[in-house]
Amino acid sequence: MANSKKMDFVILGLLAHESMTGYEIKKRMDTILGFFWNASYGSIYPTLNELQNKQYVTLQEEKDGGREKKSYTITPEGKECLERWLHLPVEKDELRYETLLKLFFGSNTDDSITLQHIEKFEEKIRNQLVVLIAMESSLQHVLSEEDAHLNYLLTVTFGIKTYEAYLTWCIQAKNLLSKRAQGNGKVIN
Amino acid sequence: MANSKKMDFVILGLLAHESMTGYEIKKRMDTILGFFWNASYGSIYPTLNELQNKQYVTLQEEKDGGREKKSYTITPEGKECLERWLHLPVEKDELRYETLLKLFFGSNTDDSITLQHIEKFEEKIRNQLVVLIAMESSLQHVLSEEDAHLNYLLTVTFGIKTYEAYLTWCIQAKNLLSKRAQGNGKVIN
DNA sequence: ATATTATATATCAATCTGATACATATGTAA
DNA sequence: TTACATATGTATCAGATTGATATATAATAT
Repeated sequence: MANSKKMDFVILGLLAHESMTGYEIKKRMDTILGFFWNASYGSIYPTLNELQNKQYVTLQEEKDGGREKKSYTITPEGKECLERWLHLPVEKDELRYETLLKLFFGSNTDDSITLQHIEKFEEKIRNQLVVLIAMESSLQHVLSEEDAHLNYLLTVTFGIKTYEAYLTWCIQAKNLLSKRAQGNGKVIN
Repeated sequence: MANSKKMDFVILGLLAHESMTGYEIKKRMDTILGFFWNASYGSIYPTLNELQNKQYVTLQEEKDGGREKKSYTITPEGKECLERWLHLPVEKDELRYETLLKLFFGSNTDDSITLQHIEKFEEKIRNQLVVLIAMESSLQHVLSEEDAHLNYLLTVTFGIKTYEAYLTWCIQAKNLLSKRAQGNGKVIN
């Protein structure tokens, strides 16, 4: 592990923008980072503790009524750590698509099954594309307000271009697979 | 964990085509599955032992000279297990792109750094695209020989379409970022 | 002859996921 | 108003995975 775990930097990156609780960090990751990076509570909360021990973040405990709330703020040392990581070369870009796995091994079952997987994939991508296009539009309106917005926009356009390519592929893949399914007299819907 | 770990099915899927050693399984995954699925020895060897205990695969030990060689063959029960999994819906398709992470948080450093990450990404994709196009061509020549070849071809065309979209995006992203970098008087190469 | 690469199996600390547990707050429908 | 569902919030853990490392032999190149 050349430059320690990525989770450290994702959290530092989010906190560099504004102070947040672990719960809010998770929400951010699910919404804006969601399509190219994921994390679970099981990695967020322990990492926040570690970052606090390293003094890369500080903790502000609030208690309004009964519910406790732990808000974390990045320190100057934390920002330095983030910047050092940004300078390091990218170690790994990884795809892990179960849909492609089921397509790859699809000759071990009916083509109608594989077709269903592709159709579900297509629908999921179509829905996510709507979300990304909405994000693109709202980011374009606030582009001049903050430097970071261009960075956010570029990740969103990456998603849009990619998802559009997926959808084009889906049509082609469905055609070729359903043609074979018909030829073999297998059931398709 | 609704339908147990994926590694089981990846190995069963590969063994459904032909008997192999753990080392060969790893090589296959690095070459043909590599762009949408990865695995390390640390998950392959233990999984092979588990599959053997479950009687989904059988072991043939060979010893030519000093080096031992453990070849695994799928059983009818193993094939049934694979087919059952192929029928189950896809649980998760996941992207994990560190390049996008560094782009997203790029406003915390010089744009020239982010530009370098995108340029390296572009180069990597360009090289992988050459490999995929070669695979596409050789699969098209043997398409009629085996049913599975269409399945393999479709995963390859997925990669090609996706990577082409990435490259288009790279040009656009570099333009927008370098324009800003110039505007701010920052160093770019 | 020597060094490097390829074949081959195996383990392990560090890490991460998915599930679960717990507790409070807020909205909403009966 | 009572009950139910959803949202906010922290935390842990078994099981799965990675990346590194160790070990050994075979083949190929220098």
